Amino acid sequence: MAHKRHTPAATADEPCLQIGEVAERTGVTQRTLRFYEEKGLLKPPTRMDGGFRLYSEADIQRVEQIRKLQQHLGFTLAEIKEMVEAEEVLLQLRADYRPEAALSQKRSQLLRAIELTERQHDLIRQKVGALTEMQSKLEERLATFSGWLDQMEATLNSEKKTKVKSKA
Amino acid sequence: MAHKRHTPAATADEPCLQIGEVAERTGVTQRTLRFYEEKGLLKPPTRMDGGFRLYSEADIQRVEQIRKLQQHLGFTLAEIKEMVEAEEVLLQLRADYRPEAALSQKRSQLLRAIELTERQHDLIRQKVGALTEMQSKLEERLATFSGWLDQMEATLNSEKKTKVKSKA
DNA sequence: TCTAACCTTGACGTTCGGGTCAAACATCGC
DNA sequence: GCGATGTTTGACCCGAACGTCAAGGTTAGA
Repeated sequence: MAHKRHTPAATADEPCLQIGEVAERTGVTQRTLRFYEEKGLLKPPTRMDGGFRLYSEADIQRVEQIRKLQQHLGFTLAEIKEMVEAEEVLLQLRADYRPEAALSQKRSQLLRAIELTERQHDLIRQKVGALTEMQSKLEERLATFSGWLDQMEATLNSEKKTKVKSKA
Repeated sequence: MAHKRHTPAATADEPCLQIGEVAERTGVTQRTLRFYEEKGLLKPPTRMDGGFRLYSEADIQRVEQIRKLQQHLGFTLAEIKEMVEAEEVLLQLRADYRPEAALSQKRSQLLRAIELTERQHDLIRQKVGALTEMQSKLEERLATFSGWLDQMEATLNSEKKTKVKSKA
């Protein structure tokens, strides 16, 4: 560790994070970040003059969201891409909501976004259902187990007592 | 369809299903069934004299459980194997719960099973947590969307009215 | 200006979860 | 016991999601 470059540390949300720092903070590798970019999961970040990628805090959020969707929820990157794209549409709509031009076009965009969001919502509902079903099964099983365990302990105790009595 | 072999159709739970029927009923391919067996997710089934695999209804349940865990819940086959093994232990314990021999050994087995089950339970709890969080975010977003939509419709309506009035 | 530390693209390798043939053997109805 | 259909193992192949070098360009601190 001879010298370490000092990172300006974003005051607002200007892109000022190099890929290494993003990797460190999100827990994924640099390769993975480039891979996500290649696959369209992350928008191409801005670059320094020399070509180094510069990420923003929002990108970090993005990565964290992707990992959550992937690891805990078992979505494929392709599915996640769809979701992320829907998110983009949302942000875009939210950004230029003011200009009242082409209202009916905006309406159809919005309807599309709603449709996507509802599909995601349904998907998640299904998964939650399956999971809670499993959960209650496991709880039931645990109850059975602890019942057995109690019974065992009781048996062991009574055996001990018998022995003690026979000794006395 | 020249002739079809008649399948005895299990009255109880004797293994009497050939791989093709299991594949058809579960919706997975024969290859997948052999693959699961190879990976230890399905116990090696009994065989006919000629070497054909014979599955039981319990095996079908098993396969369905595996698919659920995999497709809807995003567990890897390795994780599922762990779960399935825990299930095996459970069934084994349940089967010969009577013989009171080696009680303390059984106790430790049981403790192990409890540990595994609790780990699974925790895993699922985490997933449910992540999912419900996402769910509420999506609901929030949908609410926002429908608000925008209402506003748009209103704007469109008022525009229409204005036009009508100017025509009259 | 020099150089350690960082980043770039490119290409190839790997693991997971199976799909797809191929060649030979088994079953069963006739 | 013949033939259509079902099954066996083995071998190779696939996309997804990265890992792992390799060879070179960039940055900034001393």
